[in-house]
Amino acid sequence: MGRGKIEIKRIENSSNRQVTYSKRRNGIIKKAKEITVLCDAKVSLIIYSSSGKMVEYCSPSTTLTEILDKYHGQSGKKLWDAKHENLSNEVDRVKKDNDSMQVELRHLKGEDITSLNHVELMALEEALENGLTSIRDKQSKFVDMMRDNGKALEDENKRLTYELQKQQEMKIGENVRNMENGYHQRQLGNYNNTQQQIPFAFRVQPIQPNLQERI
Amino acid sequence: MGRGKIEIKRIENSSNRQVTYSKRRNGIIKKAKEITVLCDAKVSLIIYSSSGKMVEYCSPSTTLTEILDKYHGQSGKKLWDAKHENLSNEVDRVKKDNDSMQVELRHLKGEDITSLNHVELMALEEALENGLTSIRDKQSKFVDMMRDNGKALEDENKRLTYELQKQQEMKIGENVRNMENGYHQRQLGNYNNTQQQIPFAFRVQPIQPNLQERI
DNA sequence: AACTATTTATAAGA
DNA sequence: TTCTTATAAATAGTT
Repeated sequence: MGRGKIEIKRIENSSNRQVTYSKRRNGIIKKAKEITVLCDAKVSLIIYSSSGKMVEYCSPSTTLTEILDKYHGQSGKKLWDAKHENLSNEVDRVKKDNDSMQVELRHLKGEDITSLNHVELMALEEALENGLTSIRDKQSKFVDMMRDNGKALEDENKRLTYELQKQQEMKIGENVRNMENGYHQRQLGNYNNTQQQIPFAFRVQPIQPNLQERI
Repeated sequence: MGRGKIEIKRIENSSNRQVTYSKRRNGIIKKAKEITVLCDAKVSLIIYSSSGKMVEYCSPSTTLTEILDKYHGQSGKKLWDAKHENLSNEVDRVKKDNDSMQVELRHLKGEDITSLNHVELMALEEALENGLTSIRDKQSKFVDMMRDNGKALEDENKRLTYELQKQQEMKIGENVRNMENGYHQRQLGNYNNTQQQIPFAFRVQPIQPNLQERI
C-alpha cells in the first residue's frame, strides 16, 4: 500500500527504515485501538524500535498486569514465575551465607562453642590471635604516632618559648634605649603582655599535626 | 476499507463482531510481523477476544520475558506484584546484612582496619580478647576433662589388674586342691592364659568414657 | 470461507 | 518530522 509494492524484508536504508517504522507503528497502534472498540477486545502491545525506544498500548478496559496474569494462566508459560524462583533462590542462598557468617561471628566472639571440637577450637584460637595481633599492631603504630607527635609538639613549644623570650628581651632592650634617648612612648601597657608587642609575623600559630590517620 | 465506511464503535451484532474480530486480529498480527522484519523492531502483542480467547505474537528475535524486563526498566511501572516486590526487598535487606557481617568478620580477623578509629579498635580488641578467653576456657576445660578421664582410666586399670591377679591366684589354688584330691583335669591349657579361666561375668569390659563433649 | 467494492495504510517524493 | 498522493493492502458487506 504505497507508491510501490515492497518486499517484506529488512529496509537497509536506515532513514527509510526509521520513517517506515514511525508510520507503521502508528498504524498498528491505531488498529489496536480500533479492534479494542469495535470488538470488545483487550490488547496489550509493546513495541521497541531498533534503537530501543519503547511505545506501549494497552486497552483502556484493562491493565498490562491483568493481561499478563491471564496470559500466565492460559499459556501455561512461566513468565515471572521463573523470575520469582530466581529471587527465591537468591534469598535462600544469601540467607544461608548470612547464617554461616552469623555462626562464624558468634564463634569468634566465643559464643556457641560447645559444639566445636578440639581442632576447630584451635583454628578459632589462631584466627583470634591473628586478629588481635593485627589490631594491636595497628594500635601500637597509633600510639607511636601519638608519641612522636607529642614529642614534636614539645620541641616546637620549647622553640617558641625561646623565640618569645628572645623577642621580649629585644623589645625591652629597645624600649630602654628609646627611653634613654628621650623618645616618647605612647605604649604604656604591661611589658609582660608580650603578644601585643610582637609583630604579627612572629606570633605563635597553632601547628597542624600531620596526622595521616584518623584518631 | 471495505464496502462501506464504519464508525469506530462497538459492533452490536455479535456475529459481525466476531467476524470483524478475526479479520482485524489477523491483520494486526500480520502488521506486527511486518514491522518486525522491515524495521528491526521488537513487538509483543497479546490480544483477548471478548470471549476471553487469547492470541499472542512476539517477535522471533526476543521473548516476552525480555520485553517485559525492558518494559519494567523503562516505564518504571511495576508489573510484578507485591510478592516480587517483597522478595526483592528481602534480597536487598539480607544482602545488606551480609555485607555488614562480612565487614565485621574481616575486622575481627584484623583485615581492613585502616579505616577504623581508636575507639573502634579498642572495642574490637576487647571483643577478640573476650572470644579468646572463652575459647581458652573451653580448651582448658577440655584438657581437664581429658586428664580426669585419664586418671579414672588409670585407677580402673589398677583395680582390674588387682582383680585379675586375685582371680588367677584363686584358680591356681583351686586347681592345686583338685589335683591333690585326684580330680581329673580335662583342661590342660597354660594357666597363664587367665582370660579363658575366668567366668564371663568377671571379664574385663572396655569402659565407655562418659565424654559429654565431642573430641 | 470467498469475493470485491471501497476504505485505509503507506511508500516515495517533496 | 510532516504533507502529499499514487498505489498497495485491508476489510465491510455480500454471497
